[in-house]
Amino acid sequence: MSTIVDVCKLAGVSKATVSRVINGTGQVKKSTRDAVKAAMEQLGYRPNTLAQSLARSETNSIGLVISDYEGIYFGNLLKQASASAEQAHKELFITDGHNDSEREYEAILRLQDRRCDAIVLYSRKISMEQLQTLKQQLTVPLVLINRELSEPLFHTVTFDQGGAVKTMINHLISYGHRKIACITGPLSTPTGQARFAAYQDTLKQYAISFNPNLVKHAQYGLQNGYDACRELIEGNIAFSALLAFNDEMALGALKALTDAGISVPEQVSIAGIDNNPMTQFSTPAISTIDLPVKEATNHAIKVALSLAEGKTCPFSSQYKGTLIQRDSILPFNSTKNWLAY
Amino acid sequence: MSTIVDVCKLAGVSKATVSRVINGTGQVKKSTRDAVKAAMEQLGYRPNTLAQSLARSETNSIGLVISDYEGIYFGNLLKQASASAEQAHKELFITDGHNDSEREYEAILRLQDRRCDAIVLYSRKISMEQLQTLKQQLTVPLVLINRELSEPLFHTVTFDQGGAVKTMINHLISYGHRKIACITGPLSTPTGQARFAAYQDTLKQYAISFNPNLVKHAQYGLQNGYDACRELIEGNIAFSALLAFNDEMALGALKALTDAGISVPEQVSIAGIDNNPMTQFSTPAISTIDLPVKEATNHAIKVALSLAEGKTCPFSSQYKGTLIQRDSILPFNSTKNWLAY
DNA sequence: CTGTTAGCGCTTTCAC
DNA sequence: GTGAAAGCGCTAACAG
Repeated sequence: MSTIVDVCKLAGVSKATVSRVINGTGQVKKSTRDAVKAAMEQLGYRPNTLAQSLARSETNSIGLVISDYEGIYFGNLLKQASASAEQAHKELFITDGHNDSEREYEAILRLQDRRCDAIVLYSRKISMEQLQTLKQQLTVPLVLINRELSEPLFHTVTFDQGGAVKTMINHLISYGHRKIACITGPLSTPTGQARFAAYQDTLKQYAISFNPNLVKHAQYGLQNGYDACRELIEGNIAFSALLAFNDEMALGALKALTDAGISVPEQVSIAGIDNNPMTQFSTPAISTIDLPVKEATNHAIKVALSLAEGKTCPFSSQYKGTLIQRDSILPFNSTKNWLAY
Repeated sequence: MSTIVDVCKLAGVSKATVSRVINGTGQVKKSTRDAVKAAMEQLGYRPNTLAQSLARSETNSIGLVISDYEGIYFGNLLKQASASAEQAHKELFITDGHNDSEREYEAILRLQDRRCDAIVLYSRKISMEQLQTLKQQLTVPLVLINRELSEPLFHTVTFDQGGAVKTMINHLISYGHRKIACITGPLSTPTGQARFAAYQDTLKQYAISFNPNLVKHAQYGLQNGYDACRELIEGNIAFSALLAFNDEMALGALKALTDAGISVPEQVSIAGIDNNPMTQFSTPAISTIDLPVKEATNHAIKVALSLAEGKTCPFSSQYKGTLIQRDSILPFNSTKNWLAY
């Protein structure tokens, strides 16, 4: 690995000059610039990013920490984050928190130790207390995706999670369903809570009494959706529709229903959330709510970048989901119940 | 952000001493160590990783570049890579090549500019020429996942891609199938080529003549699998079994078949590769080949780490897939053809 | 236009 | 045990 001084010697100039041609700053006579370039070329010289960053005290990079590499979300998220960063000519450092709040917290700190210019966090786990202390410790801007804050600690980009559920329940009810089963995601996360609250609230708006036997709590995932749905079936409580809090669970539930000989959507309508590509290719294709993950991610990165440059940004922005109608929902009156009502 | 000198002043010691307690190197009297720790604590001091790396000329990190954040593979891959790196107390830097060989090449160089201790590459795109020049430019070890090399340029960890297809075709043939349609992945990649060659070779071994009308080339993905399968159906060439070169395409094909009123597996058996979790939850569940992505990834990281420490490692290692039997394959004699043979 | 000279924040001999 | 000093490779005034 050749260094800047190797280039200096070969080109017969000073470090300052080489630095100038590396960065295209200041004035350099064309002839000497060419000489320097030739020298760099000949040596296969590449600046040491570490040294540059240390000297400049900025890294031209942004850090992203996600809870883990699980779910459909994060593929889109990483993809968009990567694209947005590239577009801004920034490096993107991705770290996962191994789905553990303490590790997430550490990951953020380590990103700051690396002197990222800004950090974006998409966390399911991190606690309010941790965010509070981060507020003290952090000197670089942090923006949160999918996390509503009561106090304006950090900039946030959120989804209307409650609205997503509400939209779908409304849709189901408009189709005449009233006994709507529900498989929630983990209630330990803000997202889970918001969605579950919306489920209950929306039912209440229609004066449909909440039936705890109609809801199962599960971790996201195909198998968990399957299992939860089996429990529902074995519970022998009639329902004409089923909302799973994400598409994977909905897909698992579909399988459970099918295995049990209950036909979807003829006997029970099902719905999910996320607009997982697979919902389009299951039989029946599953109605779902599309959450604009890419847009939100792009926006979060943009905000982080602006903040890094010292600009000011709106403190929070929210994205809404949109209903995607497919084949898994039929009007209630045409459903042949799988269990007596 | 406080620096080491802030700690020095507060603790009334020299940089050397602070450095010693940071790294736990050398001898420091307990009392002064405690004083230093107290000072660090009080200031919320955290060492600047950049400066440490520059001084030590090692970053304690390993770089991973993948083609893009697409497909089922890479989720497992990232997850395992992250776990393996963490276990070795190394930071993991993940970069994607935006599915473009030039960008991948650049990504590798940038990782080296960042002075990663080693680099792991999982590329679909990068060319032999680029690898050749990398061989010249790179001073850090590079290990390739899923890339067979004719010359021993770099250490490799590969999958027996041909064997995976062969295993499945054998399985199909043992079930009496002979007209086996095929939806290949992109033939521009080594993986695609190996798999396609195996398809042809295996048929030949059974003296089954290759029928080009029975094969469609597609990009991986649900929709592409769907479309390719439609073409197959519309081609009106009889086949009793269908192998898609990945599970997503198989899932798409299943949908196409279902939409066309052809029942799986009664009328046509289908199979995929990857052991995508979804194949277990489709109806019918799809038989597939499980590729030990996690094991291979873990091994690649380990090799990279060893190489970084100057140890020597076996130059190449190969992992084999295993057949996962599910419900999508039935013996030929019991299939009711969807088209006259 | 170009070179000199301080750093950036930390590690690491080498003395004391 | 601890400190002084010389870097790591590069940038950024400041002169000239």
